[in-house]
Parts: sequence; structure tokens; C-alpha cells
Amino acid sequence: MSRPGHMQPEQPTSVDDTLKSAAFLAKTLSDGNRLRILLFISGGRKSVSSIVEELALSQPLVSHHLKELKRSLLVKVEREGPFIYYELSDDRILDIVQTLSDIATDLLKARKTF
Amino acid sequence: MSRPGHMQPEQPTSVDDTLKSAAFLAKTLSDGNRLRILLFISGGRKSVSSIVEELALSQPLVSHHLKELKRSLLVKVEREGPFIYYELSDDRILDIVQTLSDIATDLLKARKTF
DNA sequence: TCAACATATAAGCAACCGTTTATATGGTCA
DNA sequence: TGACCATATAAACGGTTGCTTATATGTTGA
Repeated sequence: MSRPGHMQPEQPTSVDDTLKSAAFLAKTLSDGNRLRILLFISGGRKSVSSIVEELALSQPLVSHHLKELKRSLLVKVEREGPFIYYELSDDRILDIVQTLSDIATDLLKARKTF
Repeated sequence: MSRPGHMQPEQPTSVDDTLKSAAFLAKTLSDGNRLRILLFISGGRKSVSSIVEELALSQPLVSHHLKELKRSLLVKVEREGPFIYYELSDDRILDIVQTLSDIATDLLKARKTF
């Protein structure tokens, strides 16, 4: 059966819906500080305070960006005593950041060459 | 030699500068209509009016988005008579859009499962 | 030169974003 | 309980974004 009783009915997902989701993810990646945070926590789960120290950003600003990353499901959160650890939820995000960097570098280089 | 006389001096590019460029590209990808335009012109160079027709968007809106795509160097432009054709400048953009879509789909599926 | 077409630009607007400053929440340990 | 630490939230701000409506620019063919 394609729809067992205990599952939610699967609403058909249009191409446009998927593109909207992709655009939503891209928006989350569209801030330099958020990319720095993503790269930093890609080295293993990190507490908020360690991010604040490493990236030299204010604590509320880091909290705000982490909230955005969580909202787009790009990070997983774990509480451990008074500390809260953030972790990358999908490593393919790193590939995307890397490819975006490569493309940006190439496009700029090609423009200067003209 | 690392710096022949006819070349511009290469200013050192920091990791943060590269991340900023990547973030800038991501911002251009952060709108559903721009992604639709990119996918459409990935099938070969397209005139503005054909984009307007295919995507059912207003002509000024399409022009506006094309300007953004051009500003971030993601498209190349060619005039031919009264028509202006836009073309993808780097096919890796398609991989990125595809991967973003995949990740978005997986993250949403994983969330519903919990 | 003029009309018709293809595209770009300008002005305006509600909504959103990144950041700062200030304050609240929640956990730990004495 | 209360002081202390880690983190989150709220409010306010200037700046940006996506879109619409209206107008301008530029090309073609008569």
C-alpha cells in the first residue's frame, strides 16, 4: 500500500514548492556570519560561547543567527547542563558553500580578465 | 614570475572575503522566481519576453531579476536586434540548485518522521 | 519620421534583515 | 534561597528586497 493508516497523507509537492524550499535554504546561506558559523561548527558540535569567542561576534547576534539556522533545519541542537551545543545536520551544506566559493572566485577572476 | 608587469597586483583574498562572495551568490539564489528563471534559461539562451511568457511574471519584474542575476555574474547577456538574450554563465549553479532542493526535501522529510 | 515592439528604469511601498542595547530565562552550585 | 553563568528574547534602528504601476530607452520596418 502506498498509504498505511498511521502515516500522514502525502500532499503532492510541486516543482515550484521545491524551488521555494531551495530558495529558503539559500537565504539562510546568504549571510557571511552564518557561513562562518556553519564552517566553524562543521568541525564538531560547538557551544554558543565558543562560537562567540572564535568568531568575535556578540552573543545575541550569534544566538540570532543560530535561531535562523535552526529554523531552516541546517543545525541540530543539544542541551548539556548550562551549555547548548549546535551541530551541522547535513554535511552537503559544506559542499554547497565550497562550490559557491569556487564559483564566486572563478566569476570574479573571469571578469577581471576580460 | 608571480607578477608580470601587465597584470594587476593580486591583493590577498582572505577566507572571509571568499565567504562574503559565497554569501552574495547565495543571496541571488534566495528567491524562488530567480531560481525559476535560472532553470528556464539553463535550457539554452532565452529572450526576456520568452521568460515573461513561460513563467507568467510581469515584464518589469523579470527585468529586475535579470539585473540581479547579471549583477552577480550568474548570467551572460547578448543583444540581437531588438531582443536581448540571457544565458547561464556557469553550469555549476544548476548543481547547487539541485543539491539545495535535495537537502530541503530530505530535511523536511526527516522532520515529519520524528 | 513615425508607429509598434522589446526591454530597461524610476518611484513608491510594505515586508523583511542584520545589528545593537537591554532584559529575560534557565541551569548550577553554594 | 541567591549569586553566577550560559543562552535566549525583545525592542528599536537603518538598510535592503520583491513587487507594482508608470514611464523611458532603444530597435525595426513602413
